[in-house]
Amino acid sequence: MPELPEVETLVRQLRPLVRGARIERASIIDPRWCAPQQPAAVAAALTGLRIEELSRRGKYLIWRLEGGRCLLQHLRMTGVILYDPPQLPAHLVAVLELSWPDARGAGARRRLRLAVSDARRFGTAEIFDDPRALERHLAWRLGPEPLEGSFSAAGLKAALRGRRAPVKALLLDQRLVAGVGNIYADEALFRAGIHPARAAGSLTLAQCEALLQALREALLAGVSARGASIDDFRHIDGVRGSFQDRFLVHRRAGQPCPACGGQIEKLRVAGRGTYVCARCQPPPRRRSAGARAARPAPER
DNA sequence: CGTCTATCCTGTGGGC
DNA sequence: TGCCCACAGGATAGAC
Repeated sequence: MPELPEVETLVRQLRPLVRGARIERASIIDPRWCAPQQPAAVAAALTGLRIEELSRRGKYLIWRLEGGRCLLQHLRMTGVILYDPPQLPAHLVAVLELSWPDARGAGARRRLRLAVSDARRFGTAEIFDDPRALERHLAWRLGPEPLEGSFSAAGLKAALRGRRAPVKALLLDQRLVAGVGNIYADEALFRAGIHPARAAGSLTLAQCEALLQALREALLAGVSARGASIDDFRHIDGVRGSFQDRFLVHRRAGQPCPACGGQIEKLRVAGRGTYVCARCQPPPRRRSAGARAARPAPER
C-alpha cells in the first residue's frame, strides 16, 4: 500500500523519465479511475500536452502539464505505474502514450507508454484545469509534510490537544499530517515507544517530540529502502521495494521485538491491523468507570 | 465537532 | 482438492 515513502520512490524514479515528454494519447480503460469525471473528457484533457513536472504531496502524485492543467493521482491500496512494460499488465486501468522529439532532430519522435494497473481499483485520478484549484483541494485535505520543517513537535502537540481518539487514528488522518499510512504509523509508534491506542491528547510534549522524530526516521528508512512491497507495490520497472524486510513490528506478529525480544502482538486500533511490542509500548490503563474523580488540570 | 463504522474492491489464504 | 468466507486497508460518507 503506497504511503509517503512508496510514492516518493515512484516520483524519484519516474520524474526524470517523463519530464518534458508529450502525452500523445491517453486510454482510460476503467471509468472508475477518474469518476465522476468522464473518461473521454479526461483523456481529451491530457492529450497533446507536455508534462512539465511530476511531484508528490502526501500520498498523491501531481502531474503538472503545459498550460497549468494538472492530473492529481492517488494509488490507494494497490495502484501501480509501470514504465514502458514489455506487455500490458493485468488489472489495467489506464495507459498514457508518451513521446519525445528525437535527439537527432528529424521528424521522428521516441515513444513509450506508461501503464496504470490497480488490482482493487481504489486508485483515483482527477483533472484540475487551474493549479490554484488543485492547491485549494490539497490544502483542504492535507496537513503538513512530515519531512518538512513546517511540521513541528509543538504543532503536533497542539493538534492532539483534547483529542481522545487513539493516537494512531490521528497519525492516519491526512489532515493532521500528510502521507502516513498503516505501515509507517506502526513503525513510528514503536520507535517512539508509544502505544497506538493511547489517547492522542494524553501525549506529553516530550512524547510528541519523540513521535515526530520516530516518524521521520521511519519514513526516511522507507525511502532509503525504496519503499515496502507487502503485496502489490512495485517500482516502475516492476521490481519490489525492500523495506518490508526491515519492518520492526509491522506484520511481525509472534516474532521477537527487535529491541527487547518480547513477542510482537497484533491488535486492532482505528479499525486497522496494528502491531506492537507491549513491553516497549506500554498499553494505556484501561479506562474504568469513575477511576479518576479528579481530572488533572488541563495544560495551557 | 469528534469519533466510529460501513463502504468501495478483489486477490489471497485459512479452514474444513 | 476445492469451496467458502474472512481479511487486507486509504479515503470518505453518514450515523450517533
